Amino acid sequence: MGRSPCCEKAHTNKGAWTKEEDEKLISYIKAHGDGCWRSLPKAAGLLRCGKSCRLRWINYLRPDLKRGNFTAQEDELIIELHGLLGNKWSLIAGRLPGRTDNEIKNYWNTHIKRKLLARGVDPQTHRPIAALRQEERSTAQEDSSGDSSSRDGDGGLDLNLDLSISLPRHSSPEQSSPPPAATASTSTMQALCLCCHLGFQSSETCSCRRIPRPLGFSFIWPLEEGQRIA
DNA sequence: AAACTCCTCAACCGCCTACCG
DNA sequence: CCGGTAGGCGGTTGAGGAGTT
Repeated sequence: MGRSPCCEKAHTNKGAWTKEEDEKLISYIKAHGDGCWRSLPKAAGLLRCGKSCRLRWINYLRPDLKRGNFTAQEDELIIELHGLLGNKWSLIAGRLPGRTDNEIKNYWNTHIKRKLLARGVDPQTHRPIAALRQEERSTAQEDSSGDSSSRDGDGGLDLNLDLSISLPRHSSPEQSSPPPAATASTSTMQALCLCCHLGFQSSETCSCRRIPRPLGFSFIWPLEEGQRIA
């Protein structure tokens, strides 16, 4: 079956945008706002797919874009947010005014990944690579002894969210930032929603569902898809 | 100076989800 | 409740610029 294309591809331009196209898009959005992307190209006189217009506007033409190099503070904030949110680029971008999800995603893949590897930190898990190696070795030993029940299905790391979450800290950029893998027991003993702490609006990502924890510790964490309250 | 390799980032693709009738 | 549609997102690609041989 397949899905229907988002627009009539036979009559749309692709590839890099020309100055004229940019100007058409800007002047149309200035005059009418950025409402319905599907009908916008036709109304603006552009031979482009609506999605393409949206992307061009959001990632390149929006007047509030910052552009230019990322600061060290932005670097650290991205790393910290990525540790908490994973590859949720749009959410991360929401905390960096003037930056787009695409820009952050590109910057992560080209710069920050390398930076973290140089620090000896795994970019995906934000844990020290040495510790991961050690873990792999011991897991391999467990496997060879026939116990595979404690592993993740994909053979990857056993990511325990309880252990991989830490409170956001305001570390200085120079400080080598340890992975946000502190245990809950080292955290302040108070109910705290990390998303709210970071300034996310509840409509953005946080539903502030309370997960009861033993010993009177209750940690509020927005449930991810597939995550269950025990 | 030319050829080649590497790197960056704008743009595309396809999937997911919210919304609406 | 269901199906269709549009918007949004993350992963990936590829053009072109920069650097190297």
